[in-house]
Amino acid sequence: MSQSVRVRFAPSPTGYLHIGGARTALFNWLFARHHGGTFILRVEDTDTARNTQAAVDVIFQGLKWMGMDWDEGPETSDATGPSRGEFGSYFQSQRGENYRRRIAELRDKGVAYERDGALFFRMSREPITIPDIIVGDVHRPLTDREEQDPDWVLVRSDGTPVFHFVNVVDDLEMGITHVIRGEDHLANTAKHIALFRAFGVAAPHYGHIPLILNPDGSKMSKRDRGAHVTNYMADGYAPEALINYLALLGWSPKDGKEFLSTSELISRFELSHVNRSAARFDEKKLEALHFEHTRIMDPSRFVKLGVEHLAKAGIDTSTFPETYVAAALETAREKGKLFKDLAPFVDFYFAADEALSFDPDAKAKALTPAAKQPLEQLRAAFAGTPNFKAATLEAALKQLAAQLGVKVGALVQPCRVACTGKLVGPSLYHLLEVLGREKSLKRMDRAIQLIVA
RNA sequence: GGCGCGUUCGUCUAUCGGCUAGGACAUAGCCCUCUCAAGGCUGAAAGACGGGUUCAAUUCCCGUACGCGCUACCA
Repeated sequence: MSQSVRVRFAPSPTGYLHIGGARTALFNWLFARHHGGTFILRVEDTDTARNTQAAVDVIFQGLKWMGMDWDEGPETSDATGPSRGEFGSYFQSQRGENYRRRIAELRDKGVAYERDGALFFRMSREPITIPDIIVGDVHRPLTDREEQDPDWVLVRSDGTPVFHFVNVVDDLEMGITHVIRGEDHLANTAKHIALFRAFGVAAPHYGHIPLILNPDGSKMSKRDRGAHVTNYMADGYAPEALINYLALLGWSPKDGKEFLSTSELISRFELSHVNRSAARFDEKKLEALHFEHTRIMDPSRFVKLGVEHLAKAGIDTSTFPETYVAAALETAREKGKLFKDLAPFVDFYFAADEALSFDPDAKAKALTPAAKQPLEQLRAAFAGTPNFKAATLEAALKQLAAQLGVKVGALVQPCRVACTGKLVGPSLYHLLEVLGREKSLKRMDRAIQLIVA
């Protein structure tokens, strides 16, 4: 890029952060980071009837959660609060002066006139070609309706300016070089280009990205759970997995590599290689990427995220030693779970030995009278091992199984249920090692007593 | 209605005239295995339709169908 790249994400705070909006933000952010440019956040809060403070907060939280930091924009979600950058305010509701000045300019140039109490823009009668980095050159002749009256409203009769106008004015004044936005804006770009021309400046470069669809191919709307970024936060996806997945919806690196860290995405991202067709959202693939990211993420980060979600599920890990919590969560790491599903998988680690609850089905299947004696023998074997390491325990259990002439499962499952209350869970030997000798034996004793002979 | 954009395995995609159409997720089978996973191996699975252009079309052009967007004093 010869000139320094300046891009922006310009959401309207009318409800929530849409997954498509998040991807638009991501493509802008990746483009800026790739070119060492500036990523700007601008809040288009001109629709006072529909805008809410809560919506602004949700958008900011979502962007931050995904790690998309902005170089210029609001410091807080307060429209009258401080901002970073030379072109503030970054809330359109605070930029009335700029719009009035630009309106006067258009009037002076004779391209704006009043009609029915509103201010109209004298639109170009000629077809406009929209050069688009993604779609290619798009020729936009006038439609039949526009043939009748191509002019359009700049300022409503109630005095408020419309989106097309404020959007262009801000892009112009903020020095935006590339407008990367949803395909739904493609047709209207002719209006924007005409406005830039009226102001006597070159329009920015455009890149219209395709929309994201529901799995069934329908449009994603507010009532679709998958449309809300907050749901992915609550479900416990690793943010880098969502970033990775979103980047792959409509874009792919030349070498076909799919599992990519955020820094790899930044270095490989190319706007011109973005697809032109809409893509359906596939949560299974997102989950697969989540698993790949969690398995390689820093252990301390895995624990941090895990602990946060366990807390949400009502499991307080703060009374346990950090090393214990870390070791416990580590046994669940290879299981590929969303953080939201971690709680029922590892809750037994944090339950009191005497209060561990048993899944009825697990109890009926594994803690049978026939299992009582083997369990007692296993308990005795475990009590006598030189240490309580997984490998040692495995050897002891297998030796006993051989001695009794039973399959290892006949010992493993009763022991598993005794110590965890469930039939499924982390590797038994590793889970025992984490629990430690004292807790493990205590739980086995309790289970043995529970079995009615 | 008009204008615009799109259409490769179930899904996301690769292919920029030579294709036995590749990969990933999902899926089926097998192996491994203490459960659940993970992992390994193998398999099934695609070019909307019809015309051109060309020695050769998934790739280029036209048309049709289907989907989507815009067509607002919404953003």
